[in-house]
Amino acid sequence: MLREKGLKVTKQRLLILEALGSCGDGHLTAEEIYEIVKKGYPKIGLATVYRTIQLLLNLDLIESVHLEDGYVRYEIGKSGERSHRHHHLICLGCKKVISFQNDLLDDLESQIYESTSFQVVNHEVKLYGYCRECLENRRKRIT
Amino acid sequence: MLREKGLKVTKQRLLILEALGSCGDGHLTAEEIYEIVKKGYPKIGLATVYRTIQLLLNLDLIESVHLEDGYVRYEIGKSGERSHRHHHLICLGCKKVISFQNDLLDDLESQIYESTSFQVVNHEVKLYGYCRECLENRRKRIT
DNA sequence: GTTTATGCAAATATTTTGCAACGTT
DNA sequence: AACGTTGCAAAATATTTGCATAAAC
Repeated sequence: MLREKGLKVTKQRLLILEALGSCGDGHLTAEEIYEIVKKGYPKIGLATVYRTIQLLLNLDLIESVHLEDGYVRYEIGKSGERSHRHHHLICLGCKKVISFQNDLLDDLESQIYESTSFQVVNHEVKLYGYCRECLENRRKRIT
Repeated sequence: MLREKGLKVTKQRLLILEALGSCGDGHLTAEEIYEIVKKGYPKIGLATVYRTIQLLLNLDLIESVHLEDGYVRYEIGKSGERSHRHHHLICLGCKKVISFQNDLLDDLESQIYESTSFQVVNHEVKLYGYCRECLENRRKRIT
């Protein structure tokens, strides 16, 4: 699949994709990917990780997630329609990130196009709050 | 208002707030604020801008906006409920940012709380696409 | 064998911090 | 006068780039 574009299939690229894939819902930073890949391939360089990330982003194989903690994170793209409806719940307590699917914005996007001629092609929705565990901990602390 | 918290009202702080306020819908980076303030107060340091931004963020007087172009931007907070429903349309063509208000997410947030016990306290919605002008330009280019 | 990719180190870019001097209260 | 704040320079962080070497095709 990469070969089609005249790109080479290298151990490094496979390992980076694998790291992102095997991490489930993990939203990894470049540094984290680097650490994971280094376990199985110690001579990899951080620059390769950054370059591969750019490559995979261009190929739409991965997507970036910005949790506004100073790091840019990446996840395997669920490409197409799906990804467009893939959002994040971010816990302000434990920093856990929960992904969810919802198409609520589809209506909004039609509305916007009709009223302003702005055509939405992608979006990012981040909901900040507290997960059940952190809510409970906060209640305990306050009472 | 700042004085209440035992903080000092300095020229620098006022000028930074003024820069953000007078810029209308402008979403300024730290560097841009620095350049603007420097016009009226040349000896200001960039570090002061960064420190003041942190201060104003903590006081909820301003909010950060992440347009994913590598810069963090800031805008005067419309604080409270309003701000919670304040979203951004980002044009991928001309990079223009259009703010809009919408409460469509209120329902979604109740749904989420009911189904997962995750309590949302804030959110950020960014819609990427093309504004009318850029849509027209793209059409011309393609045909 | 040619071309592309890698690793290293150095360069950029953004933001933070230590500290003496300064401004506000 | 006391204390918070500033400006500068240096440090810390995150990411990018140049280039010779190495790997993939």
